[in-house]
Amino acid sequence: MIKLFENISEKEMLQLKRILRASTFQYPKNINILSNVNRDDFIALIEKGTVELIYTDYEGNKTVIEELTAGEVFGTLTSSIRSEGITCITKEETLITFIEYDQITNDEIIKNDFYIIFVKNLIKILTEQLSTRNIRIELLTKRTTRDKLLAYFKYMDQKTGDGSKTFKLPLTHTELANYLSVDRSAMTRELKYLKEEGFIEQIGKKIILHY
Amino acid sequence: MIKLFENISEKEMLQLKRILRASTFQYPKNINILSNVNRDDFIALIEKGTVELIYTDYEGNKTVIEELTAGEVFGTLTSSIRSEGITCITKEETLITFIEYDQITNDEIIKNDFYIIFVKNLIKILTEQLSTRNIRIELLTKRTTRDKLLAYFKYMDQKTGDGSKTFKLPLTHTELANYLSVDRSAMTRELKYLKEEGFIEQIGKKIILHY
DNA sequence: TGTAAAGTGTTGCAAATGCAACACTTATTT
DNA sequence: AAATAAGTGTTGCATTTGCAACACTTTACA
Repeated sequence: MIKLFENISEKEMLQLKRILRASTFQYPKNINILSNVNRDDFIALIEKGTVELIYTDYEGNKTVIEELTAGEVFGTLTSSIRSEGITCITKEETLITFIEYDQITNDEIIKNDFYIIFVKNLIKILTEQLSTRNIRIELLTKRTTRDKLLAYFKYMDQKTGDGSKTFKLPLTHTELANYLSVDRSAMTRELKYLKEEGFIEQIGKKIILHY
Repeated sequence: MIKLFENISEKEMLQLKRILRASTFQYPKNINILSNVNRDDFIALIEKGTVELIYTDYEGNKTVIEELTAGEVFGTLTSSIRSEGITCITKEETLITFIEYDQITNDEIIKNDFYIIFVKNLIKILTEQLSTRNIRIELLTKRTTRDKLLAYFKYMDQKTGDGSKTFKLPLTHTELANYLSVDRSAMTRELKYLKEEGFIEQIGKKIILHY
């Protein structure tokens, strides 16, 4: 199910795609899908497979910015795909549909009965992305690793929670350290302190908060 | 001129506002405008005046997250207005129009001739905000104050620049330190080192890059 | 215009952090 | 099943950073 076409039937989706002049491509594993990207702004829908946005700095160090899977959407206006050092790599065989931004308001589409649902979906996707960005900024502006971790845990608890103060870490430590932009080993050290001081308990991937 | 109604005449704007069930309020200076905010998601248009989004932490320290002026737009889905510790204060006499998100796709509005322009404007606003968030995240993930400053300067040069490697700082040092989430005095120190090592020159608010 | 408020530059010091290196465990791949 | 890659926990050490305090300048405003 593709977020952008939620509540739109298969048949209507195909029609909308045609009107939007969408084009679909299939990529093997480990392909840089935007190597020959043109100038126009676009949205990319991942129909099947996985794509990673990777940042490579001037020394060659690589960081995974985002992992995107089937149903998800990305594009020039929602991610900094055009920035220097950013590449977009398929992790497996992947099917992607591209829609040019200008087509989103073309003359034909606005007459379509499902346009209003399509627009609603698009706006929802954009505002959801804004929300995830705002949350990350809130975490990144914390000055210490401890504050970042505590704020992240609190957020995870609220998000997944039934008020149980218990949740499962959805990221590896390496990924979490990247997400919070701290050194992995320093983060592990801080986690140890938090456990020793009784702020949290950790059983495997499960975290229990005591604050 | 309100971004959300760009390319829409005064007359049509009033009509759209009526269909969208928009309501306008006038606030004196230093008022917390969202003290009695309801549950529904909304967009707020600043018609006149200035509003600041302020974060107050558990110790009472305040940080200005965003300053918004006439023509700009904010809302529950684009800013973390609902988060704990966030307040929204008028800096002067301010006129604000509220539109509920659900109204953006109401039955009447989608028949309006100017709806398509309105939607285009809304999508443009959302993607612009996403872009500013992405840039800030890119800066905040730099590990050192030096890297944050160099990346910020590079960005400012690209943005305002004619390739002259010269631009005017649009923020006070205090504001820039908050934006980059570093200690102000430590930032001043780092700026001094950057000047001493010849990476930058600074004449008043003007910055000249040598890298 | 005079006073209060906000911003700036500087510095010593303690604390937090990144870095590097290593051994070890867990996944993934062939 | 063996081999390779990715992730984890730990530690010493150098560096960076935040913090606090202060004097001084600039801006805002009553």
